[in-house]
Amino acid sequence: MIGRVKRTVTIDDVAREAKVSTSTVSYVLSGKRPISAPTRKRVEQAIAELGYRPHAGARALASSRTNTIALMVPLRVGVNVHVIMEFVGGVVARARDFSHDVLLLTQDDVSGLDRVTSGSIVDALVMMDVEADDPRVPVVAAADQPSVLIGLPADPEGLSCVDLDFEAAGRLAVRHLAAAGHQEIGLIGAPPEVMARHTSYADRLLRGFRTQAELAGVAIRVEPCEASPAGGRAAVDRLLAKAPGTTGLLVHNEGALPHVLARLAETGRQPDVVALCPADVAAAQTVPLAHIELPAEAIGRTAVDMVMARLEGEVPAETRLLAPALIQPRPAS
Amino acid sequence: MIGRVKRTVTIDDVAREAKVSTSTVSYVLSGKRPISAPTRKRVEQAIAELGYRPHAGARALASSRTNTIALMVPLRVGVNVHVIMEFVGGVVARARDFSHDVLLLTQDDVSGLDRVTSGSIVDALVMMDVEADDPRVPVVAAADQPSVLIGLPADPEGLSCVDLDFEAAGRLAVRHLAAAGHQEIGLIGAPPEVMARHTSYADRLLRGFRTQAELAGVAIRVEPCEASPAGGRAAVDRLLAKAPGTTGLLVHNEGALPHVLARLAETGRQPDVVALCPADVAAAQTVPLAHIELPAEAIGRTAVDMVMARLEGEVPAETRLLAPALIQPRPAS
DNA sequence: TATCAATGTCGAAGCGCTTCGACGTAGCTG
DNA sequence: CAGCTACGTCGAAGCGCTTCGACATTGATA
Repeated sequence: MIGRVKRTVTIDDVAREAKVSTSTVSYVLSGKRPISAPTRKRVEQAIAELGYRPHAGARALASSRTNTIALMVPLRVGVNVHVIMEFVGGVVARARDFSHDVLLLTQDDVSGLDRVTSGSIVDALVMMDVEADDPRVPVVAAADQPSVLIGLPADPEGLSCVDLDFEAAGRLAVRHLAAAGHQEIGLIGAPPEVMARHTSYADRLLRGFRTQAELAGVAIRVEPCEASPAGGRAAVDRLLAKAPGTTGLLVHNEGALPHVLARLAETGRQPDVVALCPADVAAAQTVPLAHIELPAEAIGRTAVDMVMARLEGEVPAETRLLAPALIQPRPAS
Repeated sequence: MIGRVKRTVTIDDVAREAKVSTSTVSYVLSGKRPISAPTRKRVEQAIAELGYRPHAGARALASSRTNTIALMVPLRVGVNVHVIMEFVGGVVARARDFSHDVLLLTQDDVSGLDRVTSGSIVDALVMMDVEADDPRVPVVAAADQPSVLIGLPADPEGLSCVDLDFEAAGRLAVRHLAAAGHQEIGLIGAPPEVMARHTSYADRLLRGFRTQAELAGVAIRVEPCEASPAGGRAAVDRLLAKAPGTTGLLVHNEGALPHVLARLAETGRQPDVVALCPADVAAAQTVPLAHIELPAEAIGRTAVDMVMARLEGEVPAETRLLAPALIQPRPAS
């Protein structure tokens, strides 16, 4: 690297080296036209020798495809970072499978949507943590590029959505607990601010929970819960004070879960607990725990699959709700 | 929007509308040449009316600036997601201040570095969670574009780094505890795998801790600790078993912190505890807690500042270690 | 043997933007 | 009033890539 000149090597350099035209190199790269084996080999060799990398901007300009998708992540209170990370991991990994990169947008970056939906910078958009009445939804609905929502807005008007079927999860939990003979069932749920925002998943879980409780004829009690040690303990105390007969419990609050369990242990009450959380969170608890899995990573991957499908062709918008599964703790330890 | 034609509006459209040349529009946008007030106003109006957005790819091609920085995030075991999110938040927010976007790379995406360092796709790189002997370090060192590491490699060979001064933090903790009269001090630290990786911060904290302990003539005991409820409790038990006289404790493990505190409370031991963690984590504990603040967001912001400075001009590489501060809990509550 | 389709390659025209040099047109100075 | 220097604006040349139509070849078919 004497001289430190290092002019970036372009497709023309490759073409010259391989003694073909630039278009041939391009076709070798994209595979959009047949290239004979010997030519292909020469080109590939030249690419390797020169260490050629296509220029992303030039490519985007010529093909109007950026090979990048935007991911809008909530970095704010009340959402569980652990779950978010799983989503993000799933999205990034799957995007790479499609040789796309991920541009990170934060929820509070209001101009971000504009920047991104005005084309040119990403091909598509995945938006996490959608609320029932989310102001961003009309914006992305009006955008040129495809987008997929993680979560369910009140009116998905032609948008694609993925999420766990929280309503089914609510029903499943009640069905499970009622079948175990419990007559009074509690729900320790999302933080109050999440409930207040009518974040879609909290509402849906609640709906399923209520519906099935009515069907099964069991009494229920719902407590919002701060995602903190103190919050978890307080929620338990409130719940037991108001509904002392509670013997079955659904906990949907990552952050508070260990403290809820700890507090329950302290009070000497041992209600039947079902947690709604990712598998590894359930596994990390001190006691074996029945849980309804929150397949965050799978949801992230699915979101990318859907967005890619729409990028390929005119796939109609669809909403996919993943069926919940209740996992019993391993009997032996 | 009848007809759904929607040809993207280009800089030429704006120029035509404003009755100026394209270059004038460009100069209005970039401010790189003086433009008279009336002309500027006409152009700005045209931009607003047409809803013009510059095409990122075209811009990147012409100016060889993408206005994007890459952020390599560890999505793997042993790192605390909460802290990571704070870093990320800081990076993204500050990048936006410089009107840059953030491209998300994951640690395990080995080809990511290649893709990114071969120019064209981002202007610069911020890499989190650097280990003492990190294989990625030589790669970014050889790259064309500036990069900033969060964490400290063994040999920073001309690279810019930012981090909390963990060594000073270790010393500070010991000094504080020794000053309070404690003769036996414990450290409940990072998970074993982090220790084993020789992740830079864990090593440095330990070094400071040891150094100062020797100086102060206090006995120490170090326990790695899984970031789980069970891990936290187990670490406490191990520590107290091996060094029952421990009366002062430094805890550097976000995930285990609440469980460490809980276990300590159960054992009836009330050692003087200092936590090393972000302020909000300390605040979220059930008891008031002295802590050395881990200013994750500030570090993230600083990383961006540094990378931007290097993007501007030929700023020499530098390492910034932020001085630790010990925060006493609010006396009254 | 003339014709045609298939196959592989090439040339050139952009994609939308930045930037450099050049070109007026003022307002100064001497 | 000639000769300057600023200042504001324009034209045109790319940046590196994709893609379309055209142009050989070749082998098979009539």
